[in-house]
Amino acid sequence: MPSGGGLPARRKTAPTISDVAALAGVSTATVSKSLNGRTGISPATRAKVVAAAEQLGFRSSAIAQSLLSGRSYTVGLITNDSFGRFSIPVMLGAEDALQAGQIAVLLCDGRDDPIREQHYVRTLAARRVDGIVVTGRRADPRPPVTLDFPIPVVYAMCESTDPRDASILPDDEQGGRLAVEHLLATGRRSVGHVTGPSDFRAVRLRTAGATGALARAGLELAGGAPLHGPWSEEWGRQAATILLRAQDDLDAVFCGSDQIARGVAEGLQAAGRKIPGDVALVGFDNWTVMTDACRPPLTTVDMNLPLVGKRAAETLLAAIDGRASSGTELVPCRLVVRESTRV
Amino acid sequence: MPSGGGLPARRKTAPTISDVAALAGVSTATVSKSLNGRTGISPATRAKVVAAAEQLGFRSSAIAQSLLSGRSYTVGLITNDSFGRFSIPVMLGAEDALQAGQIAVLLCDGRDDPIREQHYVRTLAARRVDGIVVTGRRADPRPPVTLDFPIPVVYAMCESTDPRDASILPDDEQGGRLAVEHLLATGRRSVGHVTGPSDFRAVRLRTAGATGALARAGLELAGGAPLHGPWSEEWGRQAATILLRAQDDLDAVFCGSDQIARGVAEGLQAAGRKIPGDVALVGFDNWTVMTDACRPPLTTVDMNLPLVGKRAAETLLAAIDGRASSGTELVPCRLVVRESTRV
DNA sequence: TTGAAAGCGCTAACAA
DNA sequence: TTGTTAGCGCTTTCAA
Repeated sequence: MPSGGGLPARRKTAPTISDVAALAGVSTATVSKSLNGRTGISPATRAKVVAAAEQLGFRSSAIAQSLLSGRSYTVGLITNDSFGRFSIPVMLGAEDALQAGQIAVLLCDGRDDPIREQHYVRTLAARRVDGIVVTGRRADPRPPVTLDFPIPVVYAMCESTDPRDASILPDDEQGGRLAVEHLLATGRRSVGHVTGPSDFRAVRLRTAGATGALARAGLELAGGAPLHGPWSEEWGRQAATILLRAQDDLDAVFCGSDQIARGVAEGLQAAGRKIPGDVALVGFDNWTVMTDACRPPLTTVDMNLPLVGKRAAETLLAAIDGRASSGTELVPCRLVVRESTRV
Repeated sequence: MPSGGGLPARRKTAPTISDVAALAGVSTATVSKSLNGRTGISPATRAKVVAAAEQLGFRSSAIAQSLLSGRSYTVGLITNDSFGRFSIPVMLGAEDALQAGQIAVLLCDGRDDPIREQHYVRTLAARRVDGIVVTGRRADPRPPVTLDFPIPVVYAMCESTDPRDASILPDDEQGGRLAVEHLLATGRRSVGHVTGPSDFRAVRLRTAGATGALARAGLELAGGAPLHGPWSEEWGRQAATILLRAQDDLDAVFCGSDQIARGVAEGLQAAGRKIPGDVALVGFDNWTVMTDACRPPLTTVDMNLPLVGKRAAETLLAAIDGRASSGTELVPCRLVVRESTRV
């Protein structure tokens, strides 16, 4: 009566290696070796074992293997972006890279709540995860998660204040540079900049990239300074008016987000400017819902978020493998050209 | 020399129950009982054990416990919506309900690829998950995932073709009814309907709910039939023109999505109609990016997606607990009133 | 009140 | 080439 016990929730158990051994008429060790491709097993025996395993639908228990190996082949993925637009592609990229490395991903929604996050960290520790990826919406650097004992942690789309931690971020400055260089390359000379609140580091970095590129061409921003406002279309509409008032020969605008860019497009068009004929427009994010709804479709900067996730996963795998790294790695952005800047 | 072995990736191991036992000067059994609140332990011993555990940062290995209990306290979450707008809130809701039940969630991105999904199912089986939640974007019913042996599966935001499976879906028909009843209650009589492609079941259900509510008021759709088109703002703009041409006294439009509704708003306004003064407008999805960018802000139907996820999780937990259910459960939608229908 | 021992499913020494 | 045995970390009888 093996499974007749009193535990109510005890599931009908999966076939074990002993079941296979019994059916094949061999020992459990032989089953293990056969199924794991170890040498020193006769082809006949191996075939017999494989057949028995197949017949029973046997699948080696990852739990038992974990207990033995001391590794769970699992990592925790703590997200703090309310599963927003930004961290999802990052998580996707990470999940893909990890599962390719035979690592499973435990999903934890931290909700920007340090208490909740800490709770998850404890849970993950109890489950003996091999490592942790922390994603976030990228404001300024965040305090590291605290662990009682050392599991590798990698930060993706956010940065730890501890410089010994590994963090992966998109290269916002390079993205800004990319946008402006594209505008300059297509003959624009009077480039305005409408973006989000200046307390976002990403905003400041994109601006720096843009002004740097302009400076190298001997230019500065149209209107002299970036226009900061909320991350909304409404702000884009307003900013277009402000910009045109300040700089009548405006022939390009680089925006800190696609949403803002769409508003700018509407504002410019309301003022009678043609896009891209009179004014070229570049956004940021490559949020296709916005870029495609924009008239005309919007040229934008793509942060390669899945790649950010992938690099985080690879960095974590390396750390698990004993090759830890530290410091912040920047993943380059890429320009996606659409109608709004076509010459 | 316990951990001096040759395995290179073997991590510095976490403290075990034996470490605690040694430090406290008791047996491992006593540690286990003390830490798990079993009776028959003297307060003094318990205190000693707790102190030792604290000092070592001991955390009982969930893996060892799983091996013993035969339960992993883990479920698989397979998503097939490319992590889109719809399945994310569902997943969030499910994750929240599961972690509240002390169940961890393994994330699997199925990408609408049956091969990939099957691969994940095998992985999850090897990890001995207690159950599986499958999410999807809700087109027509899908074939069930195939398992070699019985683990409970619940479908969320998608439906299995096997009626013995449990599926949780939003109540699209009730959502459509809700929208139209609201329009009628605020005095509208000539209600148009602009929606997505008719091969979406959700589209047909929403339409049915809408026409049903109209019929009970002795009315039918303005223009006689729903206008079907792509899920885009552009389609909404076009449809507004078509609708006005067909029905000059139009005083309301119910849209199959917020994106379409926003386009309809623009189209109506371009034709000189005021919203909500001349025409009231209701969308579907409560996608705040759209509802708030819409001028005026859009009244819409919210599918309560986190609740769909939560119900899926609860249904799965019940099934794991031996109380399996089957058939499709519909989660009611809820109306979110904003300016576009204010009287 | 405490401890010794068995065993969850598996793999790796080592023995036969 | 195959089998025996020990043990991964934990909980749970059962005996002391």
